[in-house]
Amino acid sequence: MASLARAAGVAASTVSRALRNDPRISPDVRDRIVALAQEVGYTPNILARSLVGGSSGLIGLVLGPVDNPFYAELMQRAVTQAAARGWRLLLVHAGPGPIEQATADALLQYRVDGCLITSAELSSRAARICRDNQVPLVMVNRVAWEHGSAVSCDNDAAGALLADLLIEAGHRRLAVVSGNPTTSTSIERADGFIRRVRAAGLPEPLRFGGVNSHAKGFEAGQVIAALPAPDRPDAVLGVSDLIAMGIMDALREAGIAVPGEISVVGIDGVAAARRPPYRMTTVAQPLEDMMERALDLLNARMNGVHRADEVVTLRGDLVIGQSARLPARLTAG
Amino acid sequence: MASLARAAGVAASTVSRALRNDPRISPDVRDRIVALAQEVGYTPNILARSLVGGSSGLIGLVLGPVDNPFYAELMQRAVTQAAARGWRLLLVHAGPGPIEQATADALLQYRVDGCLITSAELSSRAARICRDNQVPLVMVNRVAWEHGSAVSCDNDAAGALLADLLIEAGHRRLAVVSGNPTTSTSIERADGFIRRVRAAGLPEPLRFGGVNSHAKGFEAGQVIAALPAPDRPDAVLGVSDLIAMGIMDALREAGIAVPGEISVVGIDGVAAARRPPYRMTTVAQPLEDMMERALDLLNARMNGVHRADEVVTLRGDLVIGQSARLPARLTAG
DNA sequence: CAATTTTATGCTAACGATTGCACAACAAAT
DNA sequence: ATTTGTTGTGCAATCGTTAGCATAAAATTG
Repeated sequence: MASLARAAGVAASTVSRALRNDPRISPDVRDRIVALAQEVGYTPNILARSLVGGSSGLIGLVLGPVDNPFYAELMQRAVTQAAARGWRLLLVHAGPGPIEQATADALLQYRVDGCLITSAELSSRAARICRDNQVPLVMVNRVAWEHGSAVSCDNDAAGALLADLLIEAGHRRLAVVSGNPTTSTSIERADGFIRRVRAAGLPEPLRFGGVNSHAKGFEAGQVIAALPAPDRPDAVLGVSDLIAMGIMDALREAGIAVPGEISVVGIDGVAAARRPPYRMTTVAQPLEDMMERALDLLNARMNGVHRADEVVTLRGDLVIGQSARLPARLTAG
Repeated sequence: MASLARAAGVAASTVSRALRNDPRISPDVRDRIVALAQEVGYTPNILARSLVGGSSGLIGLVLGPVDNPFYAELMQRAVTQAAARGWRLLLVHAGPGPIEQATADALLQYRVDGCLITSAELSSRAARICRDNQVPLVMVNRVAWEHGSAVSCDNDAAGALLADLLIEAGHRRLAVVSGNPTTSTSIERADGFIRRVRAAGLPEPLRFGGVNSHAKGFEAGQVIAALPAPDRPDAVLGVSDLIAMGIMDALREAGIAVPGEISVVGIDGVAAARRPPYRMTTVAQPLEDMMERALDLLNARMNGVHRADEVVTLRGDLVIGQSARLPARLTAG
């Protein structure tokens, strides 16, 4: 910048102001400087700017296990929407397992303006660091930890809705395959489902699960398929589309028709589950809106003013596929 | 840091040296400072350090469309391996389509030490920016552009290997479903395949494709299924696992047995293709090694010394699944 | 014990931007 | 003609850290 100023015959401060459209710089000088900057390919050093300005323009991103396409889709939204707001993402973690200390420290070292945790697992280390250092924190797709705001889908309602629809369509022996029993997402979805089943006076649903993976869903599907036909459930909820896909794969491999003999439904609305051969009936998370709200929450807390933690819950959208027998009133439309 | 120095009764430079284990600081002073820093929760500001040191510790990451699980898997490796080297990732793009100018500019503004482009599409804008500003650039899974090094799988050999195996197993009417015709990855894989088919004196393979997506593979599969049985190919290569999955889904939906009536093979080795119901026979890209080499290449160019651009090609690993009829010598073992 | 080397620390100037304040130039008002 | 107001620039301090050089204290040597 110094050399640019020398070349333009002005002071460095004038260059700085000209490039940021400070109204106090006369138009002709500004134009000359902008043209010159363009010519020599000058780009301001954001690191230096952050030093004086206080804000780095960086948002820390902690991603869940990306073998679940849901997180990949979430990431894509995060990148796009953050960019639209002029923020950049510092990708500090992606995958299963806890975040390493050295990695979490990077959040502080790079002075991120905020942090986005999109993982159903408890990434307590990153959350703790944010809390201890007043870094605004928003969690997506999970309830808030001790500190931080959260945006998630109404998981309980999603589970309940699917139960209601399956029951209305005449299913009587229901089952649910859960994910990780320590994640709120999995628990709430299963709870909502089971609550409605009980409310309908139907027998207690069969329960499987333990991990949010295709393999675990597949395993559960195999167990279900191996049951004698009269004991077999006639509808199964996989608490995530990934699990539901596994269930469906196992059932079909065992020669059981879906939805002919057993209905399968999932929750998340990932692209992979919507296409053939699954065409999953599922409750889609409103990803676009969720990310929008998440960034709004961050933004409101980024300029230093303290705000109470906030929890936003959005309703999911029912996606009618062909993996479950549904009430006629729905499939007709 | 200034307040820390005051609290410890030393100069700021001493604190700086103590925290970075400068041998010139006496052990007792160092221990006292480290303990104090720990206590007050002090974390050095990397932005400021970069300002004087010249290196930001950031690597720009440009990701391809993450609806292809291959890119998600690649990203996971990038995060893990970069962290192991003490680098952080600045995620500037993820998805299809070109990278925006403002986004690409961020690479310069944040003074990334290097850039990783993992997209088969030509992200010419990011590449151009890197070239114009001497930012080390490594492309993964595609050939080098005008500027930059590259790491990729031996795509031609992968296509050729699969062709040879299918032919050896007795297939006679082959087909190939390509991806984006502008990506080297797709072209090379198809070329290697076709070359071997011709060399074997077999009829010219049927060709489909145009986009690297499940939908396009599905579409091709439907067309193939609709052919009168005698004209139908008996083996199909999807140039990516994603495409191959689409093909398989369409064939099975049409009631055609895979691999009973038609063998299907893919290339990439993504997790989704290896599990049921696909159990794809494919050539897996050695992701771990590819990323390792990519970061090596970046590292060698990051300390300022100029090095000639380099292209590294790694051989893929044959994964024997159950989606294709293979020579007995392989399936027996 | 003086002279010399070693060791540990402090001082200060960078790094590349931003910003409050001072100031020069010029126009308008008294 | 002096004062007041406006407008556009420059100066210098600042952000948090590192690194070269100077220096004081301690340890070694003759």
